Amino acid sequence: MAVVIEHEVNDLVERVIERLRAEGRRITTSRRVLLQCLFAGERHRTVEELAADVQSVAPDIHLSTIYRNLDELEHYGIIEHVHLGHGPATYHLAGEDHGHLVCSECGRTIEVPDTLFRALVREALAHYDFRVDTHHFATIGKCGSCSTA
Amino acid sequence: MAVVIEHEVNDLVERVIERLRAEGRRITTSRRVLLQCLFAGERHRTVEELAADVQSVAPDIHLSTIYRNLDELEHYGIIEHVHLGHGPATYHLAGEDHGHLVCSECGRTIEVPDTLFRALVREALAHYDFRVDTHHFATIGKCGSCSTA
DNA sequence: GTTCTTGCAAAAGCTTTGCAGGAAG
DNA sequence: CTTCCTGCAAAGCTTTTGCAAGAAC
Repeated sequence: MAVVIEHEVNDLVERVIERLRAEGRRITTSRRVLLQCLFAGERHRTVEELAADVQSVAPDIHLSTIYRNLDELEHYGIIEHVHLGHGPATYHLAGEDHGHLVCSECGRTIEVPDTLFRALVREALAHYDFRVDTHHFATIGKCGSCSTA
Repeated sequence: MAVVIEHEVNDLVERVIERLRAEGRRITTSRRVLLQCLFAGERHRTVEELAADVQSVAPDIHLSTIYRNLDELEHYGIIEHVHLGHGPATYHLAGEDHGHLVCSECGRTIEVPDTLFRALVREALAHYDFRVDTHHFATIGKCGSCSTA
């Protein structure tokens, strides 16, 4: 994950830039850098972590700008955020079909395929007319090492 | 739910009081009132809502005291809290075997029996050695009225 | 030039904490 | 009388917002 060929990242960034331009948004340094960080780094990061990445490239980009840019990207469906119970939200690229198991003891996050939630999704729709969002919700519990302890 | 015979509430409160006493905790007005509110009112309430209930009986009980007492009750497994994504946490009595579907649009919470999560719980354990906590986690999505709109 | 973005500072919302006085046991 | 609890005030942490200066188009 951490190692992605650089021009590949740039391609992905350019694609989003085009999209934003088409929507009438302006292309600024802070947006470009944020996108590069999103495509290049770890999959799930808090705003604080993203800010560290962004500011290692462009130290003057303010935290509030990052929040605003993240909101914008989320508005256009490019990224999503998840609340993992406590602590800050984590952001990740949209369209990845996985959910999150989060250990309430140690905070470890396990990525799992959407198929794990298939029965839940089906039954929630059938019985409660409720469309479960497997991207936005985290499933809390205890991981193996924490539940034996 | 809102209507519970008064002496029944008192019985439940006394049972918890005994437990706390046995643990060496002191029985104070604020703890007694909080317990009465927890057993008598709506099932899921934010701290703010609980504080309103508590303070309608004893206006001098401070918010920080309520937070501390809630922590204590949670520590002894008497109550639990859930994070419903945004906004404040909600507290409810422990041991109720239901989960929560929360609409990300309108905030409506649907209580559902644990059986809805049976397959998820089974598969998470089998494949990821992960014990899902169906009490503590809320399932985000869209309710019927919000997804047709 | 006009409009959108940004940096800064301040505040908002929820929750936690230090401390000294007061209550429970 | 000793230890635990409480009220108060303040701060902590994450996130949002108002505003004037600056950048994109």
